[in-house]
Amino acid sequence: MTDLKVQHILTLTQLIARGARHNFVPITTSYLGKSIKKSQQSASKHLRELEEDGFIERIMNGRKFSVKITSKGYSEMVKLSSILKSSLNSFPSFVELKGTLVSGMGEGAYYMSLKGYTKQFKSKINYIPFPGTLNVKLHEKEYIEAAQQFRTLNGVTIKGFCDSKRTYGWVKCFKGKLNNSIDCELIILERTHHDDSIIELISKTNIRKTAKLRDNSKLTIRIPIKG
Amino acid sequence: MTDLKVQHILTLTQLIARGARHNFVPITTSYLGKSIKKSQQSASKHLRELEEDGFIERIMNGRKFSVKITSKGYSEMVKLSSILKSSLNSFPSFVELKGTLVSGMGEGAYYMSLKGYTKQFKSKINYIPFPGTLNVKLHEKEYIEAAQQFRTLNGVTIKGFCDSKRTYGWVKCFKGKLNNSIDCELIILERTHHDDSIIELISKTNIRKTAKLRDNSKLTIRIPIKG
DNA sequence: ATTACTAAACATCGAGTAA
DNA sequence: TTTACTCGATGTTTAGTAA
Repeated sequence: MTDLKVQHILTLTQLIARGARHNFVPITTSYLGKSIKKSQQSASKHLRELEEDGFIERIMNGRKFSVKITSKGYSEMVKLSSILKSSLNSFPSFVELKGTLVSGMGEGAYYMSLKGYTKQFKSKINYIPFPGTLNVKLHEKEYIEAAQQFRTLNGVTIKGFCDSKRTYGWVKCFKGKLNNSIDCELIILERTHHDDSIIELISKTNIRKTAKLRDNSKLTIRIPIKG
Repeated sequence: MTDLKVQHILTLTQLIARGARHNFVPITTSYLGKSIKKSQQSASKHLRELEEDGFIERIMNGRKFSVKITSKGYSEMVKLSSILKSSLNSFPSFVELKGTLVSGMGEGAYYMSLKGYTKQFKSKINYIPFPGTLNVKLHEKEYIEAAQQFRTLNGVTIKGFCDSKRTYGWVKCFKGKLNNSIDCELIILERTHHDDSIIELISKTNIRKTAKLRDNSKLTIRIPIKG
C-alpha cells in the first residue's frame, strides 16, 4: 500500500478545507502553492503525486483542474488525525521524581506552621500538615528539570501574607503519591531557601515515622498533571 | 518563528506517545529510528534539529539521552492536531450538482408509481412522489463523477420486489434542495435506463409546473451528506 | 491565465565509522 | 553499547520557461 507522504499532509488538509471531500473543487496550483507556503511548481507536483497514489482525483476543465479527495485519501487523513489526537491524550499524565530523603533545617516546618498558612491549608487541601516538611534531594538532572516545571504549572495556591515583622510568600501545592502509597503534597515556595535540587513535601501525618524512612532512603514521588 | 518541519511530526508524535510531555524519558536514537521507520542517524538528526528549534529538551545521562517535549513543541502538535481535526469536520457537507432539465421518456414515472414502490415511499420518505420524475442532464465531468458517489453512499433504501412478470430493483433516495428552494429527492436506481450523465429527482409536487421549469432550464441540486 | 517540464539548488536519508 | 560525524544517494523544491 502506498503510504501518504509527510509533505503531502498540508496539501491534503488544504484541499479538505476547501471542500474537496465530496465535490470537485476548482483550485489552481498557484493558489494551492500559496496556501501551503510552497511554490506553484511544488503544488503541481504534489497534486500529480497525490493523484498517482490514489489519494485524490482530478478533472481538467479547460486549463484548470478540479480536485476531489478519494475515500482512500480521506481515510488516510482521518487515520493521521486520530493517531495525533490519541497520542496527545494518552501520555501518562503525571510527573515522576526520584531522589533521597535529606534532613532539612527545620525552617520549612516553622514556616508551614504559621497561622497565616495553616488556615488556608485547612480550607484548600483539607488538612493541616504535620509540622515538619520532608526534604527530598533530586540527584539526576532530569528530575531537577522536571521539578522546575511546577513553578509554571497551576496548583492549589496558598496566598502569602504579612505580619508586623515581614512578608511571607505564596505556596503552591500539588497533590502526589510517595512511593506509590502515601498521600502528600509537593510544595513550591515563592521564596525558597533551597537550591533547585531539593523539593519539599508535606502531608497529614509524620511520614518519616509512619513509613519508617531515614536519611538517604530512596523516594519516588508521582504527581498527576491535569490538562 | 521557527516552524515545525513536516518530517518531524512523526518523531514528536512518538515522543509524546512515550510520555515525554511531562517527564524526561530515556530513549535511544536507534529505538526512535525504528519507531519512525527511519535510520538511527535520521532519528539522531531529528532530535538535534528539534532541540535546536526549541521543540524538545534533552539531558544526557551517561551515553543515553532523556528527552522531554517543551511547551512550544507540545503546543505546535496541539495546533497541528486541531487544524487537522477541524478541517476534517468543517468541510461543506453537501454535494452540489449542476445541469439542465431534459425530458424523460416517462419510464421513471411509470416505475415510481408502482404500488411496490409507493407504499415504501409513503413510510420511508413520508410522501408519495408526484408521478413523473425530473431528469437532469449533467454536462460537466465533475458533476457526473460527483453524482456517481451516491451509488456507494448510504441513503434511504426502497427495497426491490417482484410481480408475476418481472423483478424491480431497489431505489436509493437522498434528500436534497433544488435551486436552493424546492425539496426533492435524488433517486439512484439499481438498474438505471440512463447513462451516467442523467440523474433523476422526485418530489411531492409537480416541480416542472410549480417552479415553471422548461427543458434546458438550468438546475442546481444540493444534497447534504451525513458522516 | 493555466499546468508542468527541466535543471539546478537544497534537504533528507542512511551506510560507514569515529569517539 | 551509545550519539553523531562525513558524504554520497535519493527526494523535494523552485526558478526559468514551454505549451
